[in-house]
Amino acid sequence: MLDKTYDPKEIEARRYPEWEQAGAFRAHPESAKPPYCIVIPPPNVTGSLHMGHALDNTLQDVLIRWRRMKGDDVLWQPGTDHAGIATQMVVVRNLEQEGVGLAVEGAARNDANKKLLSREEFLAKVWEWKAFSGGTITGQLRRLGASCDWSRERFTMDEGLSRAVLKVFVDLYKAGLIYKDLRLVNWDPKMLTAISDLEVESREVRGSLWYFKYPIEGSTDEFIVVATTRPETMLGDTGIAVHPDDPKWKHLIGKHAVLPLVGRKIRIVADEYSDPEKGSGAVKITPAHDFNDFEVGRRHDLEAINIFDKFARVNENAPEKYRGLDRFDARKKIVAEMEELGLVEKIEPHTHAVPYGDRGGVPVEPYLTEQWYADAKKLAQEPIAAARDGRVKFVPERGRDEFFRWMENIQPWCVSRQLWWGHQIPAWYGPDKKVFVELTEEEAKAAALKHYGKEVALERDPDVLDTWFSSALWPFSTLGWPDKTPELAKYYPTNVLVTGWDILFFWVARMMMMGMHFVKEVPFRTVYLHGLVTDEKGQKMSKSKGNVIDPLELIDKYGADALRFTVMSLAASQAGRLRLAPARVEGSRNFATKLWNATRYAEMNGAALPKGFDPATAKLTVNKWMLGELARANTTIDTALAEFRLNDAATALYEFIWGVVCDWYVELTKPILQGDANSSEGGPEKDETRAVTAYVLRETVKLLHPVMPFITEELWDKLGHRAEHGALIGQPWPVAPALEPDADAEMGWLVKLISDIRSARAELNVPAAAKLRMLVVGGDGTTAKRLETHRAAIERLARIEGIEAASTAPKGALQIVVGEATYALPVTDVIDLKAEGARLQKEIKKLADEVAKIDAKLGNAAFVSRAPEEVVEEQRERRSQAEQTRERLSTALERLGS
RNA sequence: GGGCGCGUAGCUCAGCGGUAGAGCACUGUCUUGACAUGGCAGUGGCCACAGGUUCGAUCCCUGUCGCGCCCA
Repeated sequence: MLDKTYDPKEIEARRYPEWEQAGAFRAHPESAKPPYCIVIPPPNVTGSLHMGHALDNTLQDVLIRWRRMKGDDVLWQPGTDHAGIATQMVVVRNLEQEGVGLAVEGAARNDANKKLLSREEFLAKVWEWKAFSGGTITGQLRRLGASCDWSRERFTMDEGLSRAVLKVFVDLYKAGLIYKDLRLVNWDPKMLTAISDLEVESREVRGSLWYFKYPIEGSTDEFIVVATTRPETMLGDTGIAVHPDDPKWKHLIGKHAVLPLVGRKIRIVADEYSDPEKGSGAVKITPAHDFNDFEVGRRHDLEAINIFDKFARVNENAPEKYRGLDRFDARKKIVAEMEELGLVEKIEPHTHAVPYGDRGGVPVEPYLTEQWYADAKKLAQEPIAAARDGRVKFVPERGRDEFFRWMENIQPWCVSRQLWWGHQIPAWYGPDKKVFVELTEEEAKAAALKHYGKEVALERDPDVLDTWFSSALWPFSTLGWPDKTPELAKYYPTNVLVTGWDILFFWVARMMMMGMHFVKEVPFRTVYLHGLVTDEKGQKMSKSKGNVIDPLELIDKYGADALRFTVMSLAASQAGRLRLAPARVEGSRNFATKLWNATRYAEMNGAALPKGFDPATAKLTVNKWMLGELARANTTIDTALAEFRLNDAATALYEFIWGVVCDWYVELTKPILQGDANSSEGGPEKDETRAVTAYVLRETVKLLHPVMPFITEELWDKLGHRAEHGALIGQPWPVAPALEPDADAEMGWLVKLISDIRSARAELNVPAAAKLRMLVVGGDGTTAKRLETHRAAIERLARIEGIEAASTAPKGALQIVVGEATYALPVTDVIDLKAEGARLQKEIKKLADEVAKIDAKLGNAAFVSRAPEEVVEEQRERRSQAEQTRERLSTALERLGS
C-alpha cells in the first residue's frame, strides 16, 4: 500500500542512480533506430545550477525522454564549458583573498606585497579549482532528473575538444578567415583583456556634458566649443569635426585649434558624423579611444594617439603631470584645470549610455591593439542561407528575424583574449615577428625552418581564444570531429537546440558558422528559444538584488518533478521573460500528490491489469468514455510536444489527470468498485472497471513520464509493471486507441446533470448531508435508459436517493432542466421557495440574454448571407437549445408558485 | 535613434476571427472510506486606449500610452 503522501526526496535519491547505473540514458549509435540528438548548452564547469539551467534542461529532458519512449535512439550529449573569463575571474578572486596575485605586466605596481603566480602556477590553480568544484553542476543536473548520456560527458578543454579547437583555428587561418589586425577593441581595464562586442553591455549613466573651448590657432579671442562626455580623452585629441553645412562652424573648416593643456595643433575637419543639433555642434576627435572617432580619423587621416595603458591609466603619450593617473582621476584633474583656464563654457547634466564589460563590471575602454579576428561576415553567409531556406528552423519563428538582423550586420569577431585560462592560440613568432600558425610547435618550427632557411627561436602567442570559439564547435567537437566517428555520422545534424534568447548571437549564430564551414551541414534542424526566468515581479534575478530563487531549494521543498512541471508550464510565454511564482511550484507538487493518491485509491480498490487485457473489449459506457478521453489526451500531448508547445502539453496532462481521471472517472466508478452491484470478489462490471482503471493509470504514467520522471517511475514500479516490463524510462510511448463518440455524448449529459444538481443545491444551501428524491418529468426513452445505467453514480455524486419518473413536478421542488427533461428534487421543508424562484429567474434571464444575442446576429442579413453556413447553423442550433431550456425553466418557475 | 515583444480576473499567465480560460488568492460549504498538499459550489474581466478591416475583433491592420528586451 502506498503512503498517504508522496515523498519526493527519498524517491528521487533512489531512482536517478538506478537509471544511470542501468544505462538507461545511453545512446546506441550502433542501433538501427532513428537518431534523436540534443547537445546540452554546456554550463560553466565551476558553476552551479540556477533557474535558467533548470528551465533549459527541463525542456531538453522532456523532449529527450519523450523521443526515447517514441522509439528513437536518443543522445543527449552533456558537458561543461571552461568559461575562460568567468572562471579566471573566480579563481583570481579566491587567490586575492590569500594575498596572491598574477604575475602580469604592471601588476606589481598595484600590489607590491603580493605573491605573484606565473602562468603555469596559475593554471595549476585553476585546474585544482575545477577538480574541486567541477562536479557540482553535473550533480545538480542529475538532481533535476536530466537523462544525459553521462558516459559521453565532455569538457571544452579536454584533449579531444582542444584538438578540434586548434584544427579549426589553423584551418581558418590558412583559409584567410582568421587574421591579425590592429584596430580598436573593447578593452576591459579590470580583466586586462580584449572582449567581443557581445560581451559589452551598455548602461544608462547619469553624467555630464562638458563644453570646452579650444582656442583657434593664431587668435587670442576666438574659440571653437566642443561638447564631450569624456574630458580625459582630450589628451588624445587629434582633430575636431564639424558638420560641413553647419553655419556656426563652417568658417573654421580647414583651420587649426590648439589643444589646451597639451598644446598640440589639431585640425578642424568637415564630417557628417558631427550633428549640428547635438551639444555644440563640434566634436573633438580622439581616434584612439572612440569607435566613431576612429572612423572619422581614418577619413581625414588624423593621427591616433593612445593615451592609456592597459589599466586605463594615462600613459607616456600625455603630458608628464597626468601620467599614471587613473582615467577618472584624470578626468577630475583636467576639468579642474580647464575651469581654471576659463576654458569651460558650461556643464550640462547628461544621461548617456556607457559601455561596461559584462564580466569585469567596469566601463570598457576602446583601445587600439593588435588582436586576432575571425571574418564573421564571410562565415555568416552559409548560415544565413540555411536559415533562409529552412534547413534550420526557429521556434518561435521570430528568432529567425533576430538571427538575420545580427548576421547581416555582423562585425569582425575578436577571438583573442589576454587571459591565461583557455585554449592558447597556436601561433608562433619568429625573431622578426613573422607568424607561423600550426597545430603543433614542431610544425611551426618546421615552417619557420623552411621560411628562414635555418633554425630560429620561436615564441608562442600568449593569448587564449574566446570561450565562445570552442563553444561554437560544440555540436560536432563533442561527437568526435575531426575524426569521422560513427557518432558524428549518426547524430549530426542534431535535432534541436534548446537555449535562451540571450545567447542567440553569442552561441547559436557561431555554431551555425562553424558547423556550416567545417561539417557542411547545419548543426541542428530546429532552434527552440525560450525566455529568461525572472522573479514574480519580472526582475532579473541577481545576487545583489537578493531576489534569486534557487532551484535546488525548490527541489528540496517540492521535488524535482514539481519544479519541472512548473517551468514547463511557463515555457510558452512569447515575452522575453518568464516570471516564476513559487506558489506555482507548490501547485505542481499538489498535482503530483493528486496522482499519487489516485494510484493509492486504485490500489486499495483492487485495480489490476489482467494478462492480455484489451481495452477495446470494454462494455461499460463510463469505461469506454474514459478510454476515449485517454486517447484524446495522448494525441493532444503528443502533438503539443511535436510542435514545441510544451506548456500546452503540461496543461493537457494536468487537465486530464486532475480534471478527468480524478474528478470524474474515479468518482463515477466508485459505485461500481465499492458498491455491492457485484460481489466483492468481482463480477463482470467490477472486473472491467478494475482493469480499465489500472490500464488508464498505466498509460497515464507513461504520458506524464517525460515531465515528471521520478514519481511516474515510482508508480510504475508500485503498480507492478516494472517486474514484467522493466523500467518506465524505457517503455514505448502509448498508442492512442480509437475514440468512442457515443460514450462521449452520454457522459457529457451525465456530467452536466450532476453538475447542475450540485450547483442548484449549493445555491439553495441544501445541506450536503441531505439526500433528495429525484422526479424526472418529460424524459424520453434514451434518458430513461441513461438514468438507469448511471443511477448509482448520480445518487452518489449528486446526493440523491431514489430516481423515478413523474408526469408533473411536485410543488415546491428544486428543478433542473437538462436536455428534454426536467428534474425535480422535492425539498419543501428544507429550502426557501423564494430563493429557488430567484435562482430559476436568474437562469432564465441568462438564457433569454443569450437568445436575444443570437437573434440579433441572425436578424442581421449580412451575417446570414456572408458567414459560413456551418457558423450560421451553429447559431440556430444554440438558439433552439437555449430557447427550449428557457421554456422548460419558465414552466418550472410557474409550477414552483402554484 | 532603430528593431522586437508584452499590456486579458486581485496576482502569475494561457487563448489569438464566431460561447472569455487556468493556477494561486478570495467567499460559502464538506473530515463523503484515494487525496484538507483535498472535495463541491461560487465571486471576480469596457481582453490598455483610439481608429480601421470584417457579417462579426480580445484575436488582423494603423496610431497613442505604459512596461520590458535587443541593437546603435
